[in-house]
Amino acid sequence: MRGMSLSSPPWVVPLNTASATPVYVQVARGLAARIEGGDLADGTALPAERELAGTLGVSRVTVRQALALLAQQGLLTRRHGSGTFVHAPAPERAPRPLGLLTGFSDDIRSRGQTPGARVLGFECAHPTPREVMTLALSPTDTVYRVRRLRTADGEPLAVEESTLPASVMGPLSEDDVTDRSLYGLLAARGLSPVRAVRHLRAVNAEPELAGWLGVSPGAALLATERVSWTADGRPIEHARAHYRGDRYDFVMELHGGRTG
Amino acid sequence: MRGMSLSSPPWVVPLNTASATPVYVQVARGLAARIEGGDLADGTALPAERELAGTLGVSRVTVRQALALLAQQGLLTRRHGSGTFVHAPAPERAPRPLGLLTGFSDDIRSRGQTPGARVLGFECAHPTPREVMTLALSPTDTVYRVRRLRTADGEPLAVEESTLPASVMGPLSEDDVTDRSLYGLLAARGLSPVRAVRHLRAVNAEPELAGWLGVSPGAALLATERVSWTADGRPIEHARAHYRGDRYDFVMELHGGRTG
DNA sequence: GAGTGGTCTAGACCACACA
DNA sequence: GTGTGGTCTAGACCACTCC
Repeated sequence: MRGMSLSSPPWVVPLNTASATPVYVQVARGLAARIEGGDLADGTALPAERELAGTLGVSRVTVRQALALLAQQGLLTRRHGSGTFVHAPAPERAPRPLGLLTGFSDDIRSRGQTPGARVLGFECAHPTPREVMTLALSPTDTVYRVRRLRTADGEPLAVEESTLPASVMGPLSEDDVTDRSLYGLLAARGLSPVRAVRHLRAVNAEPELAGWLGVSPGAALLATERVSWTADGRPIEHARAHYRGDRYDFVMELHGGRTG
Repeated sequence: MRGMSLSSPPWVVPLNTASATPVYVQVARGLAARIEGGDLADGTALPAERELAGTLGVSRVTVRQALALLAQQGLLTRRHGSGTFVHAPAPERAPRPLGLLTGFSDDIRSRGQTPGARVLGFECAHPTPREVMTLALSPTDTVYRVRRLRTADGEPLAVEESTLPASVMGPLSEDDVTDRSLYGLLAARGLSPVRAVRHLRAVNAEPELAGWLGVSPGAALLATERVSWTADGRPIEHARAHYRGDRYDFVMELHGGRTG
């Protein structure tokens, strides 16, 4: 018994009943932190719901609500009749992080590779009719258009073409986009996208694209088109990209609602 | 009072407490049927939870469990302090459908087309090493494997192969997957996925796939792989699909909030 | 203030897993 | 059989919305 109070078991979590955040959320967050922090190893069995409830001083229903939340997030697995087990996000189980609201550079870095860019074209022009639609512009507005070959560890991976409204973006030069993350630049100017709609298709490579990417004409490419909006609801970017099908794997995680 | 018993209000649902299916699932299914059948129009306010509980003769907690299920599926919207409202899947409300936690059938319907399926293969077998990993199985477990040609308005659109653990899924026959939505079947058994990880790549069509899909060998296909989990954290499906690149456009919406 | 959903409790019984 | 999660109950208080 000596010294046990110095380190409480990993499923003991501080609770504040006076707090505005519900107790079951506090329990869930506490356990999630212990799981992600490695205090609760993968496969570990949690105490029984009744015991956990007693230890934490809450009702079993509250514990169940917390556990349901974590199971929904994939951090726990519940097996009727045998118990509740930790399902830690082991690095080797999630070989690649998720393609989310990030730009190419972050995406590649999160795969453990080094992103690069080579500018193929830079212009300041009027928007195409399509860009007028997607970026909510008038035909007389001006836009920046950047075309870059994107590389991962020096190998060609994608050709990316971005269009940004000059009115929202502010001044932009070719140097700004050479070997720099466009999303990083947007963030530096307080224009980080908070919402985006992205389309994905599969296309056969045209000769010009095939040449840039180092694949045979006709090779399968993942074609994406994305429109991003800033927090105040203005469109900030219309990006079109063609990824090498043999080197790029788009990953996403989808969640349903919550139990409540 | 005369004649009222002839047509009960649309939220009154038959219950069988002796049945093996939980009461809250019965309530949810009953309401879902009335919503999808049009008896409960879009925007309609449901009776208060306490009232619904009294009418149905169950506790409020049970009602809440049913409503949570439906809200999770997007059939209801709950507004704290004002009420619970029907959120019928109106086709015109979603001008741009999003590829989300839905199956092929819902996906195609939301595009205004009619989904179809032709079973190419059905088997009950042991999992492959890869399936052992992704579905957290042991090599001696049994899985159902379904391979189907999926059509939209009668035109071939994708070849889809799903693997489902027999232990979680329960009995499954070939008839269950002929011209039926697999996700619909999962929902009917209370196994709706609440979380999924999906990979997308672009590949060139192999001759066999090309034949099924009616494209030339080498045509670009959108290859997706998806693992779905139920609310209790058990993997329920490992699906691999190849979509025609010229006919399918995967759309998703990303938000800045949290995604994982 | 009246009515709504959101949270929480303390108990009970059932169904499943494992020895 | 014993212990586990799954379901269900009757009642309570809080927080929010709307009048």
